[in-house]
Amino acid sequence: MLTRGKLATQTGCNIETIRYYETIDLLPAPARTASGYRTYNDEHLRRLNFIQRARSLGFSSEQTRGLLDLTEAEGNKTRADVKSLTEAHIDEISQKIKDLQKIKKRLRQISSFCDGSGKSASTCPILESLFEDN
Amino acid sequence: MLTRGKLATQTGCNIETIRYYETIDLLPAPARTASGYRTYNDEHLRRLNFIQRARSLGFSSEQTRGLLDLTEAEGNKTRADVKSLTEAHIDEISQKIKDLQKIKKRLRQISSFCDGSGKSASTCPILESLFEDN
DNA sequence: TTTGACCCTGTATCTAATACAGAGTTTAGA
DNA sequence: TCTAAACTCTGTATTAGATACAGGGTCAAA
Repeated sequence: MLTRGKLATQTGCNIETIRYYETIDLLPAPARTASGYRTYNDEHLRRLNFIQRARSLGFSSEQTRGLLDLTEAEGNKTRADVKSLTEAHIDEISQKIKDLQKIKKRLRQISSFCDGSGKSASTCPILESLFEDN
Repeated sequence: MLTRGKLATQTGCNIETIRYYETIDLLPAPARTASGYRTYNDEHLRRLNFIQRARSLGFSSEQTRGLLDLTEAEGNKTRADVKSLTEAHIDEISQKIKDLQKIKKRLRQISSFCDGSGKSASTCPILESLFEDN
């Protein structure tokens, strides 16, 4: 049983953003106290954590909703539907991982080059490589 | 020597977004023809590709600018500065990769469970695991 | 029992991107 | 060469996703 403020604190989510997620139906409307205060439960907490993770990884609200919906296919989706949806997401995620690894590799090259002391960074030819494709 | 339309086609970027990136100084203003048409070069192409990749991976415009600036430290940053900046980015990227791998692992579980034929997805208990933390 | 910290709603603002309108330019074909 | 389609220009409007703020009610602890 969490207030909106506590949910915000525990997730690191902006308090207003929680209300926003409710208006776009990404986070289900919680129960209310007699005086109208929202009362969140652990399910909200878990769901909000997931939403934040997904959003920070570049998934749109709609894509995030798609991922969440996989957990809530209420008998109106067959396993085959879920499977193909899931595999599409897996492909997308694999590509994101590859891209991040590419960027990370380049940053590692920069970092190790910069171990050499002195001089300005502009003399570092490896920086240029950040843009290449492989 | 690319027109804005060709740059858009080659990168898959929306043509208006290219102009937008110019206004927020994420993409440098290109040369112009006598009649005012923008003429982009290969450097713009590479840079825009990088921007798109970074944005799709959840980096904000400012963070993307930070990554790009690593390549353009014009003597006003020391190697040590670049190194610490770079390593901060590496940490952040490593965390993103971990998060994606977590989600991917769960999706793989869902997918393999759904190989079992028939029934509705709501009978799939593994779906629930998507929210856990490890 | 009051006062500071919290919550409510509605609305405004901000960033990132995209769309559109009205006008000029380029280019390929009749 | 002329013209019509396709493109570009600028300025502005709209959208999505969030975040901020104002004006008022509620809660808790001193």
